[in-house]
Amino acid sequence: MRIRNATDPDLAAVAALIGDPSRAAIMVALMDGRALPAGELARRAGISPQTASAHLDRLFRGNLLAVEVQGRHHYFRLHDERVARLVEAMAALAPSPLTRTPAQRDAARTLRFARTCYGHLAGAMGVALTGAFRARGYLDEDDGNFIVTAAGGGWFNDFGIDLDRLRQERRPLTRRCLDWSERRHHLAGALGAAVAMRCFDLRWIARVRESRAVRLTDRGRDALRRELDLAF
Amino acid sequence: MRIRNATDPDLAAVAALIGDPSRAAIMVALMDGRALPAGELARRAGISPQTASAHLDRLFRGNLLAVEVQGRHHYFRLHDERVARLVEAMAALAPSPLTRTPAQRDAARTLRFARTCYGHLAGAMGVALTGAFRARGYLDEDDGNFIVTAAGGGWFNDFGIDLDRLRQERRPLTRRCLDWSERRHHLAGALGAAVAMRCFDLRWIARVRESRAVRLTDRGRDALRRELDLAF
DNA sequence: GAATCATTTCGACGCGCGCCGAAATGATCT
DNA sequence: AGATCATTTCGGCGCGCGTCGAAATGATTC
Repeated sequence: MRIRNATDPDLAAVAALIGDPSRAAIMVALMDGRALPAGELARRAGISPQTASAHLDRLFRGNLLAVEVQGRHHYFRLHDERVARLVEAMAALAPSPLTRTPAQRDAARTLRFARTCYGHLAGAMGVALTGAFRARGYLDEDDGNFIVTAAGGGWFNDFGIDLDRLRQERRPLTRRCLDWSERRHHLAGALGAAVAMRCFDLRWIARVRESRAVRLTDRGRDALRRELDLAF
Repeated sequence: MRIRNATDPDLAAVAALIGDPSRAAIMVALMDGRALPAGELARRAGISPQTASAHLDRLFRGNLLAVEVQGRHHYFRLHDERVARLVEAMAALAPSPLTRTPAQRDAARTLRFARTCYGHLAGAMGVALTGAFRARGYLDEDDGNFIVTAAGGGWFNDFGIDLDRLRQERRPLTRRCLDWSERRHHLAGALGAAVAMRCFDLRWIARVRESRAVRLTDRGRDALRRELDLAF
């Protein structure tokens, strides 16, 4: 029989979860903090939706993934930052030719600070921006979603966003999005995407090539301090 | 077929290695940085020596373990600090009731600083002590082992160690021991154990209860600075 | 309400691998 | 040299699990 102290953590259970190639592919796909629907993860892992469903269920039960259900879609993301650290520690050891160059460390840091998540802004900057909207009463939170207040309507219109047009889009005006790197909800949906687009147009932010990372420009830094009292 | 970027590290291979209960037990047994012989690891994992041998070979080939052969014994240890970090990241996530309390973090730090490894001193302090002996010419290194110099003989005798008696023991007078927390060899063997024992007798160091960790006393701190120019 | 789509459940197949007994190798001790 | 011990190699057994097809469930769209 195996000798086990009560304090011995059950490493094998955690490791075995990631130890399957399909599940590992899923974890890698989620490494950047996005939440992806089950079907997309199946496609990325190269397995059928049924198989992916079983894997996702096991990863969820093992507390490696969190799930957010939106209608018929199930969005999965890394459960928390400890999981992200674990995946990174594995990547640091994995026999990949290109692991862990200094450039990649930089890339990870940049990605954590700000990135696009579908159309909207995520990372520290996305969370801070959303926080500022809430603090200034432009957004309210109700029933787990964001609501644009009257004051918010005025500000967003002044900012150059046509709210009425956004309301006619198929997707919801606002949506909450969550990622592990900040562990807080930030603004998504049509408005989230519109804010990001406007920030790009105003040259407050710029895309980092070959990446979903976003760089805050000098102009953007000044503007955010001036307009929203946000210091970066 | 599975979609894989060239940059996708092969997490599954690494994770699968730790994902087996027996191999996980081996990794846990080595978490404190010791090097243990294959048979001992088999016993701890609760498996036969043949089975352990196969597991150890796979862990070695996967660069998770390093091996040092001494006669008929094969001493295995964690390959490097990245592996240690990985094991710790897993332990932080494993569904063990007692993982990662602040007290345990302290314990790990203490263990890293100084501990007994069989009879001798390991950890940062063990390495520093050995370094001081080498720097002052008390020990020489030849053919991968330590040799007590003439000057060393004088100093160790003054220190209260009967070298002639030690030479009559069955185990070698000196032996090199290696651990991941410092990645450098330190003095083991009969002399290593005698030095540790003498330090205990002189109350330079004291055992931490319920642990192999060792605490440097105030008296020890003063003495090491005075006798060996070592500052901690 | 019917059609479509995302996801899950069920069932069955097949293979990989963890396991040990037996035996070989190589080192140490008497 | 012979005995003992640590470890490895080989061979074969058995089961756990990753896989997918078929079908169910539930949400969305027309």
